[in-house]
Amino acid sequence: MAHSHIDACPGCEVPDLAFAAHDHAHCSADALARAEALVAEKGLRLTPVRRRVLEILLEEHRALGAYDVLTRLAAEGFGNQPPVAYRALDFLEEQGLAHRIRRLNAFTACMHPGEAHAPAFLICRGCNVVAEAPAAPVMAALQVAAGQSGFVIERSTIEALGLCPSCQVAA
Amino acid sequence: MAHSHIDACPGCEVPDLAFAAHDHAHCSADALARAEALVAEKGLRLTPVRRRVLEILLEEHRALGAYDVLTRLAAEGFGNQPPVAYRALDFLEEQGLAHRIRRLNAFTACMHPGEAHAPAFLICRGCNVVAEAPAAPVMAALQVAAGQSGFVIERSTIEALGLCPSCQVAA
DNA sequence: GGTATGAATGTTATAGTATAACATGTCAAG
DNA sequence: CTTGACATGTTATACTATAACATTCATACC
Repeated sequence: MAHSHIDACPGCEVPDLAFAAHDHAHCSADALARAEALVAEKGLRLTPVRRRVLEILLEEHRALGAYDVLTRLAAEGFGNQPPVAYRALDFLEEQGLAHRIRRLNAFTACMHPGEAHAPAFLICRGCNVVAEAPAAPVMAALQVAAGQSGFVIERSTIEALGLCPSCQVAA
Repeated sequence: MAHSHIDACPGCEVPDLAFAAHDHAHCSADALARAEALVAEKGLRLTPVRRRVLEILLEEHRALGAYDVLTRLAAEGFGNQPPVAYRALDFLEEQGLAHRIRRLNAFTACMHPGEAHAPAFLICRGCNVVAEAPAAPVMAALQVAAGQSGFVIERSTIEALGLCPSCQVAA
């Protein structure tokens, strides 16, 4: 089930593989390493809580609610009040290391931090896996639609709910 | 400020006009009439609560939280518990008469019900106005991205946060 | 070293959003 | 006029999120 790895993780980066079972241990390692670099580069700090939250999201490899994260943090000796989780999650999101999935009121680790990307998410309602899909063309179309009104986009949310290939078969 | 009207409402349907002040009394009348027709056609009922909720959304012409709607309902003698508002809002959303704006945890009336449309929303963070933008090309791009993984889209959320033309000037 | 400074974390408290479960009411078909 | 389906009302609770303040920690500077 494991796949070899050099500089990219097809299982994590390509949606159809993301939906399939795969060993993502190295995706985590990768993302974490890149996160460290990125944060250091900006003169910011990937503190223990922040780092641990990112690890948790990477380990789970799916969207987690803030309170799910909080429960895990508390069990490990960090604070057990909501702001502890929310602050770390907000930090990660601001740095592009995690994404908020609004449809699920949940958060997921970014699979390729650092690369400027306006992500689109494919959310399977069967297995709850969330895949990050290439969204450049989608963003472009959205920019056009907005531009026609003179509206300037600062942030955008693009999420699709449906069924991944596996769950289509199951259904 | 009022605009004439025959079979469409530019002020409501075209984002750049939607962001400008305009008389939308007839947009409401239109939408309400179309809503009645649509619901009747499906053998469903636009009951007093449902109708009133739709009217409220149309009158306000902006996104309202469920509890905002509930407050108004309660003041008019309807139930004053959350499910009263949520059920009506859910019904309207299912019938394509209203949309949920996830970024705002709020709801807005659909400006052109009945026309099959996968809406994209432009949310101005200056004036809080929400415009429904043409999203066919955006949806198409999203379908392509999803299709590459064999993912089947059932519902989608496309929202852009930014500044409308007026608020860009103000800033 | 000592200490001012700002950032991060911890904590208390509360606000805001949403749904489950059940009781009551209403209306149309038979 | 009763049955059945749907709609509404109500109680209770679960889930999500943030404001405000206290404390700790790291860093830069003297």
